Amino acid sequence: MADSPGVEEVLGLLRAEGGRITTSRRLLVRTLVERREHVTAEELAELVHSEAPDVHLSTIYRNLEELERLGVVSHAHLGHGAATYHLSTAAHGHLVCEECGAMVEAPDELFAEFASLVAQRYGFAVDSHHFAVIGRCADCAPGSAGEPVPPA
Amino acid sequence: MADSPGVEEVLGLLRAEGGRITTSRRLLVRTLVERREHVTAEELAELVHSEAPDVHLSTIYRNLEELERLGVVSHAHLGHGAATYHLSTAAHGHLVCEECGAMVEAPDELFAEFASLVAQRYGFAVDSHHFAVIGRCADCAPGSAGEPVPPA
DNA sequence: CTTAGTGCAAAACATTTGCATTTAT
DNA sequence: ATAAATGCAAATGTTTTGCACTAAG
Repeated sequence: MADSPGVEEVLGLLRAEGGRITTSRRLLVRTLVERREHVTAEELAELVHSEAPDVHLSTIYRNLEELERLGVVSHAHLGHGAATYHLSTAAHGHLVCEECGAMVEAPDELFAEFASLVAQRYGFAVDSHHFAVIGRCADCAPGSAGEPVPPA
Repeated sequence: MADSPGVEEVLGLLRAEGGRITTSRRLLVRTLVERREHVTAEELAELVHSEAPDVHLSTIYRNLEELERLGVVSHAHLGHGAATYHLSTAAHGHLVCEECGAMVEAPDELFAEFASLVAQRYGFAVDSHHFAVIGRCADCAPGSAGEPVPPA
């Protein structure tokens, strides 16, 4: 089973485009492959820094951009704050709690019905990956008087 | 015809809370009521500036925050870039084209089924207002080789 | 050698905050 | 008079960019 996406494959893609394999790149790709989770550019930088402290944040951003262009990486906006990056393996959407920040990945299947409704009514093709669906998770559930209602 | 939501009502709410009615506030509220559209803080500032050039952006932000606290105004994130503000009249979601930026308002009703599915499967209460649903509008429709799919 | 990639510093962008001053009440 | 609201400048956080330098090919 090893790593599903394959570090060398990705580097191969880069190479195939006339790209060069630098330490930062190899390290970034490896980190991305090892970590399956969603990480911000900054977190990624920290991880990379444990092995190569000099890799600059801008380098991380530039490489992430490149990897996205190649379709290897995707980013998602999980609400306010920084975007998160992850390998574009199985397509999935995100449910993010705007109270506690908890994030749940949800299979595309969940969005299918909704997407087809929107498509047929608005001719609009929903992209369930790029931006998260925001709301409240089970724990922060509404019902306990969500908004601070001004006392009468 | 005047204003539907009522400029003075809003100011009344402010007053009722011990707030003060300043020129900037009255002007901001009026602008918000006149413009029914979604506007960024910056756009709002520009509009306000045509009558009072000295109102500072930070004042706009502070007042928008206040008005949101009162439930009069809502903001929504329509993708990358600045948030947009609008009167919280009829609740609605947003469909935003990530290609051309076109935005369509969609009644809550559209999200109802999806929301209840998510609720029952994940115990997650979808907030269809705060963040837009991103995708491609009819004009920018996919089919014309949207993503660069890596050749098999 | 050639030029893609890097590090760095600085800009860009949206938003927030501290503080001294103005102003509605 | 008193505290709320303002203007301004400066900080914040995220991402981008210009440029001279390093290094992969």
